[in-house]
Amino acid sequence: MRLDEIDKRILRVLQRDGRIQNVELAKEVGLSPSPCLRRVKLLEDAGIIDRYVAVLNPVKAGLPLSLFARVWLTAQDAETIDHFIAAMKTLPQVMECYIMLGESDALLRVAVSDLDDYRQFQSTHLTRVNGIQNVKTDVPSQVVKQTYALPLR
Amino acid sequence: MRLDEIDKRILRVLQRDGRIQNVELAKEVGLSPSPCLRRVKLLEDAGIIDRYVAVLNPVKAGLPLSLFARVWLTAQDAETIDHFIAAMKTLPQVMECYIMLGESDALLRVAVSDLDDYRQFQSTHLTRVNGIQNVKTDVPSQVVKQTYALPLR
DNA sequence: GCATCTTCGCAAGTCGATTGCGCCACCGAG
DNA sequence: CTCGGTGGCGCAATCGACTTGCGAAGATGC
Repeated sequence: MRLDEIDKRILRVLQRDGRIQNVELAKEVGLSPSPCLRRVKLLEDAGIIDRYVAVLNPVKAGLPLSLFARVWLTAQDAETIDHFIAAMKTLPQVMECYIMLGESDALLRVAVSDLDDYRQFQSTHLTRVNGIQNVKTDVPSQVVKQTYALPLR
Repeated sequence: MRLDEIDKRILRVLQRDGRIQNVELAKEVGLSPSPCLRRVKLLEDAGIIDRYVAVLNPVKAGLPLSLFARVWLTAQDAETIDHFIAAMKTLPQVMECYIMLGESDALLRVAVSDLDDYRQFQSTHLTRVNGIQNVKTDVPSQVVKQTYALPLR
């Protein structure tokens, strides 16, 4: 599916405000409501818009800490990796998990309420996963920017 | 603001589907529509729900690569850091930016279309920022999990 | 046990979403 | 150059959901 300038404008707005009303969205992108809504539906059906979500304030929701954990596995064979992946999928504290090329084997983003909470998570969940050789935790001291918006050019 | 079990249920649902209709949301959490909507409004006013966003499919939107860059600065004084932060805020490719404690000084998530696009970004934008001493790029080979939902217990 | 406060559920009114239809501009063929 | 076809836009009417006010029920504290 080819995106023209109006589609990109729609996507930029929806990435800022996923609950904007169609009439207002139409005004912002320079269209009347019905073709605007039609384009949104097409973008949804094409899967370009994957879903809509509410973004919570982590501090006010009681999970102010977001830690990064770099993971080294004992081996890189499919069995070890698949087992690790399956384990990560079951842990709700793991908000993001990537298998990495390069230095470490995986990168996690873990949401916790404080450092004690993280230590508990590490001891009762992470260390019980087979195949993990080492974990290095990286702590952000300041969140400079956290957009989930893709920069469409 | 104290969250009871119903509030948490509402937040869990809205983190999955930010455009769910109020009547359906009410059914899922076991409430009638009006008190349900009232709670949602309170959660928004309290800032617990920060905003609603559309989540795009990075592949279908033409930005399939999400790279992590660990940054080392030349110094840790406020001036150097503030200048770096200001620069990161202006770069749309930088979806996330954290100032880190520990090994590296900052962590970035950069959205690009391919590796050439990233090289171009690095040479025309990153290297022109004063105060950057070194950058190590970490490439994910597989996205195992990518939830923006906080695990409310 | 009573008063008060909070929160729920119901119902009516209002607003926006949704669909069908006609029109216009662009494009290709003859 | 003209004509037929196609795709997208805008308008209007219907439908559905959101929204607000009010009465009732349950919980809490004195």
